[in-house]
Amino acid sequence: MHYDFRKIEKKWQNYWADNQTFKAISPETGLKDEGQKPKFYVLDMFPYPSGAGLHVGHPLGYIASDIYARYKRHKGFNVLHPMGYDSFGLPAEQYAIQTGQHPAITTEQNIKTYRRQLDQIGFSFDWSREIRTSDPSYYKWTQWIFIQLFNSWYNKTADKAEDISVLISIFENKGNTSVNAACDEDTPSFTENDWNGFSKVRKQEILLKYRLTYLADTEVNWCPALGTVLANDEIVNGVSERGGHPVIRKKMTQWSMRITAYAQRLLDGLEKIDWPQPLKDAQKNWIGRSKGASVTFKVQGGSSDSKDQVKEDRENEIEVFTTRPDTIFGVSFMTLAPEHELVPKITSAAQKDEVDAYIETTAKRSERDRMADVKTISGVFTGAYAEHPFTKASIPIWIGDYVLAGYGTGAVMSVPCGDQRDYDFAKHFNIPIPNIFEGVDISEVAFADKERTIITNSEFLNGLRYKEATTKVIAELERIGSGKGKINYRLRDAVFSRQRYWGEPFPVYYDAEGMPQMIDEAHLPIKLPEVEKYLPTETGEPPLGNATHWAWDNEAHEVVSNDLIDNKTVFPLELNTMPGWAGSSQYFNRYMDPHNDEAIFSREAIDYWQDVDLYIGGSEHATGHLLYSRFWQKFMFDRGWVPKDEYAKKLINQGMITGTSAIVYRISGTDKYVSLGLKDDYEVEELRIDVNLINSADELNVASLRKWQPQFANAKFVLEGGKYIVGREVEKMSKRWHNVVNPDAICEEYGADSLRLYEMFLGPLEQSKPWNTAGITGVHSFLKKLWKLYHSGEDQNFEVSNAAPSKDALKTLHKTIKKVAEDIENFSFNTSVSTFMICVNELTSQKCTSRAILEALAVLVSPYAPHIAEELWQKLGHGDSISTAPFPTFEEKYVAESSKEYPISFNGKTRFTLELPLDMDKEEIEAAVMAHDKTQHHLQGRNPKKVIVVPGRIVNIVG
RNA sequence: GCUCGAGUGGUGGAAUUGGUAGACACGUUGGACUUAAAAUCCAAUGGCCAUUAUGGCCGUGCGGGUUCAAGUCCCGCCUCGAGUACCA
Repeated sequence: MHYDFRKIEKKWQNYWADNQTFKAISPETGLKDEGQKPKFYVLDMFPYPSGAGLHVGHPLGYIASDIYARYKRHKGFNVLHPMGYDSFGLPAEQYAIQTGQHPAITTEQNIKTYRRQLDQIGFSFDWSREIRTSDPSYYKWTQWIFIQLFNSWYNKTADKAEDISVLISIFENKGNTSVNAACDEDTPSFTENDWNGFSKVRKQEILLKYRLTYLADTEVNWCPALGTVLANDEIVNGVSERGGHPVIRKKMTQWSMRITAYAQRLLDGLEKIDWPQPLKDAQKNWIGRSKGASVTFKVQGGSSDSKDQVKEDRENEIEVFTTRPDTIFGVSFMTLAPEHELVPKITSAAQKDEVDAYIETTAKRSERDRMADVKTISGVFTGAYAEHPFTKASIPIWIGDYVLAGYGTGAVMSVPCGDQRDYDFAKHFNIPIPNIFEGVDISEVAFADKERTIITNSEFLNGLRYKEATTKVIAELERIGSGKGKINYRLRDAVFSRQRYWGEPFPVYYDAEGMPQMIDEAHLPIKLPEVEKYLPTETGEPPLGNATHWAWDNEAHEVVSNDLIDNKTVFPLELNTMPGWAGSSQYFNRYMDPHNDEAIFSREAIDYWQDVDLYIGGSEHATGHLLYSRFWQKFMFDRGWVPKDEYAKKLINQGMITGTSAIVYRISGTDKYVSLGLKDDYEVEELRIDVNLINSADELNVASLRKWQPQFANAKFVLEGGKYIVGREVEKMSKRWHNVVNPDAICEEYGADSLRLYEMFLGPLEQSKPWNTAGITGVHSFLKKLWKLYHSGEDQNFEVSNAAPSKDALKTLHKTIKKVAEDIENFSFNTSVSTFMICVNELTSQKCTSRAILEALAVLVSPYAPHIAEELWQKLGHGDSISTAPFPTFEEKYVAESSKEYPISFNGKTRFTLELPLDMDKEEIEAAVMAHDKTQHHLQGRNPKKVIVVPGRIVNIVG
């Protein structure tokens, strides 16, 4: 029987499904003997099921994780390897807007396609644990987490999140003066008496400033074309990541997540996880910690000297953040962001019109415009002056759009001699540029080099360097009450509301006072309502505003018709939905106990599985999902629901598989196409054609091309050497370039095992690399050779012998065991495919038919090519799946030889060879080398300290 | 601009981490088997020179350096890719 991969693969895929071969065993189902096995959790980033289905680039990471999961099963681990779908998302919603088709239906169809495609590749997923973020039984728990966040605050002293009731009792007993919490900037101080006298609404307003998710008027990135708010990571170059629509800034009442409370811990946590350095760098950058000082400048005029009027003083102070407090004597002006709240208050009557006009023009400018001309300097003088905290000099206050409202305090102390932007601004508006750096010429550019700084013209800082000056000035600022050392983060709180339909509804209604109220956990999930249209309403409300059945009856505890709203017992529900990252921020924990309806997961399950041992996915999620999920995990940890504050010990970013587009060259203005080698003789235009029409030698199948698209039906082709050769270009795999290769076609023609091997063989997992279907014949013929090793004769009958394996065969096998085990542990899956090929070639030429060798080989190959391995395993007489067969143990003795010749080279000229026994130790080898020929080699007169011998290689002598 | 990462045959990529550069595969060329094609198998395949076999020289983006020995380490460049961007 020949290698019939279609039959074999179907057979084993059915077998695995029928026998639930890959079902992980965990506490809720009874651990029994599996409890003795160590656990291992291998996770893939679950996909968004798009309508286009999978192309060959998508499964790359899944294949790698599958190999690892299968390997760990062979190694005796109880492996958790689940899969699910991140099934809320924009494409299904946009499709719904266009067609009226409910997103749930589209999503269901797409999932079916995905599942079929995944199944045909032969993954060892535990499908009994499948989750979908759009499933109410799943998003029930997303809503639950939201409620927990709402009911929590961040205690900076304890450096963790705590229940809001703890905070309330502090307020009741001591007010908030002693509370050190992550909260809104504008939180007022109050005593316990104040608190106890506050109205119920007032109390709620204040608590909202402390909650980890809170409602606030935030300046958001509004995308008019999509009718929704976008997070920073959903904007690329000032336009929306999806669709490329313009984005403007707008104030809206939105739910936000107080991720900034966790900024430092998110940074610190990176130290203890094994994630790729570039990804860690991206997160570090995103969090953007900078150390400096906060300095307060009094606004001159109109302020009172009286200490009783604290409030008024505060209103007339400008707080700035600077990383260079040492340059404070170089301040010659201040700049506020146009949006800064103090601007209207301090602007002089004379400057008012000019300032208003400037604010208006900058507000109109989109983020994109603003970024596009960074070079243009603009700004307006406010007419107001601030007072220097040390010199008491008057400093003019300007506004300028190079100062961002969203970073620091939205105000800067401008030191033109030390900062290029301040310098440019000062030059442009003829503001003085005092020099405070010793021996530095600042006539052309600012001097921003911290390391070589020596401060001068700065009173008590004269002669100091950056570090000492900074320490001293901060101490001085603290003494006079004008500032303090401060660490600032670039990270902003994450806006959590989306004006979309196809997302998780908030478990929130608004009471008679308009205050948000959480729906009791017992009544979750709050299911997404049906709507007529998936667009925003005519009044500009989110799509849920179209729902007629979207009110909360707080007595019946159910969602009821909007007509019943009376603001006594029936209230309106929140119209926004949650963003895409909500569903993906705890999904990895839900897999541990996915059907639990009483809790997000059981204590037993989380205690047993703990965390993810290996997480594989794309690096594009660096500052999105991978940051938010770490934030939620830390929150879950603080509140005691999970035992680890980092959820993934190791993470690998698989590279992208790019497409290799095929290009034909049309002579301009004609219907004539010339082959690649002739194109330079004509004026041609390039057309991309379907890559599936090209053979392995870049030769075009002209007949198929004519059928492919009508425009080619009657085209003429100018050949070279009787062939039409196409040009090739490596680019992203996309329908647009006609370079998409579908895994279905590959599985049909070469089989899933070939696809799996080839995807690994292409190159290192983490690298991006081009797909070229032609090369797959290499791994495919390897599989055929592997098959033949177990079969012989004309009819290819299965045949192995029970004779003892030869020495050579054992050596080949154990070399392979060693290399493959190392490769898998190091995630170098590409090189082990080569190792298999060498192994099979050697065993073939050795005419090896030994059962012992061939059994071990089947297990070795099994993680990579599981279908053929299962088939061979069965033919070898085993009644069960190969998946739990123990991984063969490497034994040095089969590989080692009794003695080996070592060629020795000293200066590239003198060479000689020594034959030494393998078991010699260093000293003996050294002695042997010395004894061999003291006169010829360069050791003469030296005293070598050590001799390194590598089998088959040169002796290294370190003198 | 800043931060990472990478440059090795016609192509994808190996190289036990300082030890015979180019494993393995694709492609190409030649051969065997075929009426033929496909499939399969065998041989050659970094460049240059030489040849009667044995051989010789050059070669890992460029220029230096360390070392008995450098694709690998150090210094200075060049090119490409990714991320990020008025972050005070």
